Amino acid sequence: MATRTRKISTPGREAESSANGHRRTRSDHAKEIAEDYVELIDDLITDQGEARAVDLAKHLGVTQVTVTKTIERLKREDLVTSEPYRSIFLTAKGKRMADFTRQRHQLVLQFLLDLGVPRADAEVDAEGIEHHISPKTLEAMKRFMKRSK
Amino acid sequence: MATRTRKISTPGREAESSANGHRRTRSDHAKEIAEDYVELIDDLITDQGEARAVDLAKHLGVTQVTVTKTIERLKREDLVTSEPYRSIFLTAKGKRMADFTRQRHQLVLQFLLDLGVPRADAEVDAEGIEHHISPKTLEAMKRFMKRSK
DNA sequence: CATATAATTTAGCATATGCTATACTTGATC
DNA sequence: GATCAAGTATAGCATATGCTAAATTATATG
Repeated sequence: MATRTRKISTPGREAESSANGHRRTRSDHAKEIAEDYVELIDDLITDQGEARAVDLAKHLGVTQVTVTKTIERLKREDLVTSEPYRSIFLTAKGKRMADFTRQRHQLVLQFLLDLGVPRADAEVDAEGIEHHISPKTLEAMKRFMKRSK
Repeated sequence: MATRTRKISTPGREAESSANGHRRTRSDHAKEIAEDYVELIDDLITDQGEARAVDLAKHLGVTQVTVTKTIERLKREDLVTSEPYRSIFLTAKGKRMADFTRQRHQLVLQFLLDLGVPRADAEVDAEGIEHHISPKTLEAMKRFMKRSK
């Protein structure tokens, strides 16, 4: 059994700082889901007049039960309102989040398209990465789009 | 109570296809975590000679208990091996995933830097978005970097 | 207006990540 | 070799997302 020579090697140092990049707030994932939901709800209200759980489920590729449960959480977070068996509405806070998210989404999507990514791929990737784009990166994307127009 | 005029409005149609973009495989999140872990494990082995749970915990900003549990899952998925109270190793499959992930990570980071994003922000954003970059977008990023060098 | 269908809710379950508190093992030091 | 600090594991809990099956409500249609 080889002697385990442990490098003492400065325990904290860069470790602490890099913990910021990785899985930042722990609840990041929940926030991404929230952004997806409010954006979709807003789109559905605009496109179809109302947002129903069944439509959310279809668009998100999950069951209605999952939608109902997540909507419960979003209610607790004051992002949406809804009465039993009725459609779903955004609170002012939810509407604000939806507007911001959509704007960022459109920008990221257009950026990818300008970059030369095929639309189908760009649409999928935009969904994935939009939640992780910082204001600085958003700015850089805007600059790129300006100079490439 | 206003009459609820339901728009019939083609139930499935674009809904089915857009379900692909949103939260693609349901277990995407677990895959992202796996990628973060194997990449970190590989880095630790290179930099410090071995990967210990305590170091993973420090770098990821979670407790050792969380690390232990996730490592159990990665074992089940044949990405890592480890004996009780010993350090963590990558399987061939884990090593392959780590190599691919790191390469993609470096590319995304360099792309953001070339785009003009300040390093601090670029590093955080790269962590967030790397898991969501499709091969097509990766190609587009490469083309951009070539022409802007 | 009765009823069938569609939508929603509830119950109960599973998995993944996260935590604190506590117990245990290992490696280093005296 | 006994001891102690560091590292690891286990127990038990919480939250979030996901599911199926079954019960309930609402809307539309005859």
